[in-house]
Amino acid sequence: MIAEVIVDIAAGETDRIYDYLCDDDTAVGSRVRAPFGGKIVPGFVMRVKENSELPKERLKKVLPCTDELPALTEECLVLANKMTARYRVPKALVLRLFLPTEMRTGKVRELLRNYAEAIVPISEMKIAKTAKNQLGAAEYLAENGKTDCAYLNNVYPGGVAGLEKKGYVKITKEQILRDPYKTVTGEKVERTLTPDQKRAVETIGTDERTVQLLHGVTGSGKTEIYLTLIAKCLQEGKSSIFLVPEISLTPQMLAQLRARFGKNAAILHSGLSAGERFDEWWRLRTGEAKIAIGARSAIFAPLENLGVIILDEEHDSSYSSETAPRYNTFDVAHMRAKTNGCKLVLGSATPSVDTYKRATEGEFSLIRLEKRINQRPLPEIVIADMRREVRRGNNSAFSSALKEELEKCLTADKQAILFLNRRGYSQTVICKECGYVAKCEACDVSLTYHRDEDCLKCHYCGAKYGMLSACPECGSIKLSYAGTGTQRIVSDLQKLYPRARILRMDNDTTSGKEGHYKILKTFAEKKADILVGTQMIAKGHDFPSVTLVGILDADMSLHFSDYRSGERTFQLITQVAGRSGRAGEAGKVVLQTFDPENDVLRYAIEYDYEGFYRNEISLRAAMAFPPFSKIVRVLVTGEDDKKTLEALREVYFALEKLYTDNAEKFLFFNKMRAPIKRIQNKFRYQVLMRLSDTSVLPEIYNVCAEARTRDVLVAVEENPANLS
DNA sequence: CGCGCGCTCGGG
DNA sequence: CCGAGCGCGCGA
Repeated sequence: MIAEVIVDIAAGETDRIYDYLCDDDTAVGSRVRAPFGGKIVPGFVMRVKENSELPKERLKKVLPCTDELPALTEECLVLANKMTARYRVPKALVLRLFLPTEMRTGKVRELLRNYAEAIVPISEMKIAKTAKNQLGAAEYLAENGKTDCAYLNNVYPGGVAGLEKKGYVKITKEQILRDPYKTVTGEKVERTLTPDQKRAVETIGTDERTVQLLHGVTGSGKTEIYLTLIAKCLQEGKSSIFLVPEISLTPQMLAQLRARFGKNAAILHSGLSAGERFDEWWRLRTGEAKIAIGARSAIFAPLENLGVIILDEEHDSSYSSETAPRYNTFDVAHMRAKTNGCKLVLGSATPSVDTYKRATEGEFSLIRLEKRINQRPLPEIVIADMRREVRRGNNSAFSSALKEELEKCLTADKQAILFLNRRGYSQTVICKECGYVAKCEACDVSLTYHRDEDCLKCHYCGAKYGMLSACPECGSIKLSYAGTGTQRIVSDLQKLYPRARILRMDNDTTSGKEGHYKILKTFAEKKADILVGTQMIAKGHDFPSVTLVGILDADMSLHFSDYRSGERTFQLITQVAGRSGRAGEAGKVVLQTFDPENDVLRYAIEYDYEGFYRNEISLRAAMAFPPFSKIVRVLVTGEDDKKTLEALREVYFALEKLYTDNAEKFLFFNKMRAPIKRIQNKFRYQVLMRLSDTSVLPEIYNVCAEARTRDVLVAVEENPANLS
């Protein structure tokens, strides 16, 4: 037989099918070791066939691999093929996503343990009376059957070895599955569904459409709906995938899943040790576990017969991959759901504008959960006008309203979270007197200050504006370029409240995978009074005694130079507010801003998603931003400036031809230096486009796949999360 | 004249 | 990706 093999080399040049001779029983999807270019490289069997176009003499033979099962299921292969067609990335790179890295590198294998079992009845064993350990071990085995050697050797050192030498016992190696989160357990709560939840579950079951959007405020019981859907699938013998943005930050979600589904749930994420990850993956592959839970990469779980895919917090930006095979989790999940004929359930309190548009237009089914469970009140959000604070001479980062609330909170022995949305690289110019923000005249997107050229630039059209010395609106010279960092906030805060215990959480303080979790745990255990951090503290995690949340600089997010800044801000405020007053007590949120009349903030404090959406969608339509267009950036990067520029030119000419031939499909087309000219020693150039019609997108991917060379990377980004 | 490095090509 | 093959540039 002939196997069509993809060699596991991450390069465009080797990204094609190579024919090899193979055994008759070679399975599609299995890994092989292929003699390739004088070496043995790992490879994947994509297809098995009778004949090759090449003469048999020219074919080499693949060597088998020791995997017990083909590493890739048929469903995975189908998905991988679709992904390579969609994103034009080498197949090997896509296939790698489906395996735990440990499996490729071969460093971690199953954890084996020795077991001893008597193969001769104890009455027939001839053991010297003095060999106490052998006698003891033999008796123990006779009584208890198969036993872990480690245990026996502890109690009867050397006993088993002696028995084995005489042939009385057999020692076998058995695989032990490591069990991550075995300490994470929770109460198994079988809640009866509310009428709303029942209706949602029913709709998802009966509605024909593949994609179902669950839109419900925090605390409206989305999780219970997910769990019911998963349980239903399990009953029908089907598997499920449950995707969450940052699993390491949601241990309580894991606890619930573990309590409810026990061994049927497998957890896949980067926080696991290599061995744990391998074992969890293996449990899914063998079918022992039928529920895969994890961050975006869990969409590649080795499952068959999928019943449902759940994408929780659908709007979260962590669902877009920003490295190597840049994929969008929603797109991949959608492909997988369509090919498997299963449902894709999206859940969010603040759906992305794109998703919501598709839902209201009927492409997706839209299920609203209006009521909160337990009738818990949503925290009150008050706006603190920072312009007034400045006029009154308060130049600190804390408004008087926030200070007042903080004092109340501390004296009542409650906890507070202060939230700071600092984005290191992007600096917008804001007038501290009137709240004016410098914006691009053509794009209505905030301008970014570039220190090196001392100018303001628009990242969407490349327009350059001179630096401002005074506010064009009110003439004030109190212009601010940067937000205050978390460090400054903490030291100022400590001066204000010398006795308060303050915790800081941002990228500088949290090292390692456990970092976040540890800080959150310390805070949850009430070992600190105030937690100061960036948006990572906004993600799920219950802090029952937090009654106050301060959003220090809502403007940083609001005026971030991104067409989605309004959307992001609304999501952020809603999410952050959800941290306050969870356990029956009314919480409070203080929102500090230089722009208190801003529409986004007004809707956010009312928790009015619909209002926000209507406002936002009309703005997007007016400016022809997504979802009314698609922003595509082709990023060309390389260490050698000359070669990178050469590649850019090639890409640019090809794309320019596409542009002139299809001008009506383009709203914008230009090449420019990337806003950050060099990152990690790589020069960066880009071609920025805005498409009104995405039919040219496959051609753009083609051009870029062609232009990639050994030392220049050409990446296509669709609606990139940032344009740095 | 020789080898060294950089580019091109092919690998089944 | 990696090694083989080959061309041109410099050194005693």
